[in-house]
Amino acid sequence: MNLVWIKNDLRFEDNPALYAAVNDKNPFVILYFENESMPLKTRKNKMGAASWFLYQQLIDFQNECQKWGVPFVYIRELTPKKLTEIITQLKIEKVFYNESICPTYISVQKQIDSLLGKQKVQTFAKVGPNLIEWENHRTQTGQVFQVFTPFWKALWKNRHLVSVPLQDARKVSHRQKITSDDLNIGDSISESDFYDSVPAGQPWYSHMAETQTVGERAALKRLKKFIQNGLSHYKTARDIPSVEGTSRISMDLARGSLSLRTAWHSVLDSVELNSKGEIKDSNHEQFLKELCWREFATYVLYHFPDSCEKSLKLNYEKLDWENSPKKFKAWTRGQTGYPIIDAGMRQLWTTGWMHNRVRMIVGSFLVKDLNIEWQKGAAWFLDTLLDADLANNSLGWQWVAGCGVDAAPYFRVFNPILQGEKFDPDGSYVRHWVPELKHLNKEFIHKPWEAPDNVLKAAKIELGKNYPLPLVDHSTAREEILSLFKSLKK
DNA sequence: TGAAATGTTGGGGCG
DNA sequence: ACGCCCCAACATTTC
Repeated sequence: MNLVWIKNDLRFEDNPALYAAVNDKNPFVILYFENESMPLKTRKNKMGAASWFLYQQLIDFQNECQKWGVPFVYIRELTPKKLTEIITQLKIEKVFYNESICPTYISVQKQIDSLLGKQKVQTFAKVGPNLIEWENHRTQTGQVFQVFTPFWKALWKNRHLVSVPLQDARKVSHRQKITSDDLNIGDSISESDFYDSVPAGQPWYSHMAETQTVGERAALKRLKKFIQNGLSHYKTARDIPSVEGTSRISMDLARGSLSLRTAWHSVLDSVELNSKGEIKDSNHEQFLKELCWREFATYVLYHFPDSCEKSLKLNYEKLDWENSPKKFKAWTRGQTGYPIIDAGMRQLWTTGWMHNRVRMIVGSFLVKDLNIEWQKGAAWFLDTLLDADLANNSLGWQWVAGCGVDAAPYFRVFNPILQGEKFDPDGSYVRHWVPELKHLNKEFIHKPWEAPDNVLKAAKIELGKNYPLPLVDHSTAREEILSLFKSLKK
């Protein structure tokens, strides 16, 4: 018998390990396990919302396996002893898995490889979820890319190397001689393995449970819907948080219910080139670039595994951040007094997702206005985002803090009022997520403290009572952070 | 995938 | 008619 180790790749389409298993003569079981080394379980990277998503994925995947007639084994806490038992009991000959480059997974993979090696079990690490192979993806001088644009250009030039997604493994005919009933191993998937159940009242995930679809079928549906309806005006619509202008597949890609290659090829299929060989439709190009940003993020984390903890510009680590717990709490709760920030943070808490434009604004605000180190914001995002992804998250936060590869320069400070007025001009995003400000007109919706008393009164707003006064003054905070950075240059 | 400060220009009011 | 000033509007520099 063979075994397929599934981890962050709970899908049937474009799953190289599963595909290899169905094409092997032996029957196989699919194993999913957790233990203290797995990313979702490490205390360092608490991923609460993502764990909720994962639980739903597992239930869905288990059902699909049952329909398919392939045994799916879930192990709550995999120990070396337990693994040995499984290997012996099922007479496992070969193990297939998709290779992950996430630092935490790498360590688990090494453990598994060495354990299985001792058992004389052959392991087959299949190509991971990336678009291209990275060791040889280098600049002309042989360096690791540290700037996005040349990375993108080189990838685009080599796009013929991006393999076509493998078909749904269930469509490959194979003879399975066992079913789950024949096995007497594994645990039942329990909610409490993934998140704390809430005894009474509204649980934190209630909005997600009502509105968020999860699983491979849902992922493919989201992608298809975006390609049909959203792609043709992606380039401009993607920047307006009140508009459903983005694909929303980030969580499917991050959690592995959709492969990046599937998303890539679904766009590439309709791409046309002009006479110069450029992509005709800039919407197509923009979306492919965004997918490429994900590739870039994983590539950077692969080459700089420390970058999820430490600033790549090492002198940032010497900065003396204020790190005020009070300010941090106000930020997480969406109580900073800056409407666009509060709207974003509340959208994040409620839905497990935040519009990308707003992620940049709240990130800049945390680091540069509240004077809090990026790692604190990164940890909060990992814990609250359904699409929490170590590579993307680290890249994004280092970018906004100005200490990563291809980062925004330190002096680039987003103005939360101007950003609000530019990207949420009528204030409808703010009004949706900050209902206290529902009746405020668009002139003051991004700066309620400047509204005259009669306007505030008419809008039923009492600043400091039912909506906070600004936690900090932006222009003062800007001056302060710039002088802090200046001290660094000396 | 910025914003603020500073510099330049040109039209119009006005003595 | 002319020079002067003011100040948008735009451009450039700086953080």
